[in-house]
Amino acid sequence: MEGDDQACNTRLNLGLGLGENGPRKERDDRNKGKPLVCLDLTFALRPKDEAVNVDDHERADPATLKVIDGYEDQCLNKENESSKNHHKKEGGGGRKKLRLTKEQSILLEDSFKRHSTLNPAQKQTLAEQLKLKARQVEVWFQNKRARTKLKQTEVDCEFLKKCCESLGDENRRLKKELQELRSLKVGQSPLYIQLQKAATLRMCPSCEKNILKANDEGKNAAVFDVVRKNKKLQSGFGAAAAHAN
DNA sequence: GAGTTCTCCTCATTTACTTCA
DNA sequence: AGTGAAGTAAATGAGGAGAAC
Repeated sequence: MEGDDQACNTRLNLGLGLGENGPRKERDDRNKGKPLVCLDLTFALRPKDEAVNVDDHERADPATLKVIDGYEDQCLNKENESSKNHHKKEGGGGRKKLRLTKEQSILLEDSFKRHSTLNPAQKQTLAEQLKLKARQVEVWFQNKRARTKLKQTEVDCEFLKKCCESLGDENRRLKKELQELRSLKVGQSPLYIQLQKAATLRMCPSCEKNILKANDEGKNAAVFDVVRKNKKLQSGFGAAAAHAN
């Protein structure tokens, strides 16, 4: 849109880095190499597809080139094989999309594996190695971090789903087990009496430990195991729910 | 200490380009 | 072969956080 507008306007531009453009705007524009002040009277109106191409720029007055949005980026990538190949709409007024070569991608990926953020010196070095602008390297790293985060979120989501499923299965199994144990109530077996005692003392893990020492560990172990598993299940669901929120 | 500016980051979105039906 | 939809990734813009002044 922005590119279209620029391609279609009369190329009479007079802008000042003042007014509605606050400090942020200024710095962001500076990052993009956009001039804060520009005056261009030399460009004739022409359709986008016939707009100035890179070679035209090379022959044109450098003073006029400065005002063309993104042009410097394109120039910097002239040596970039991929970039050349993909400039089908040669020199159109709109922004061009750089396509990184395999070698560039590999180098960037390697670098990203070593450190997911770059300090200015690393950024500059990498940019020189890749024959790209530091800003392009920076943008690549930003996008890469975003992609990585998105992938990790997907992985986490899958993991939580599986956790939820297995906890559900475990919960059903334990409920069944509990029901079976309760059914022993009918006979008032010694095991059920011990289960009742355990139920009143399950609040604190350290208490469980003490009781285990005080009582017959062999008999109580199974009961406490059930209690522990239930508690684990409850906390597991709680954590999963909290994570999901 | 509060206000301002700068730098760098994330996030959402746009856009150019590719792939595939 | 041509075309449109969907996908991908580079680029952009807004805004937040922290440091320096």
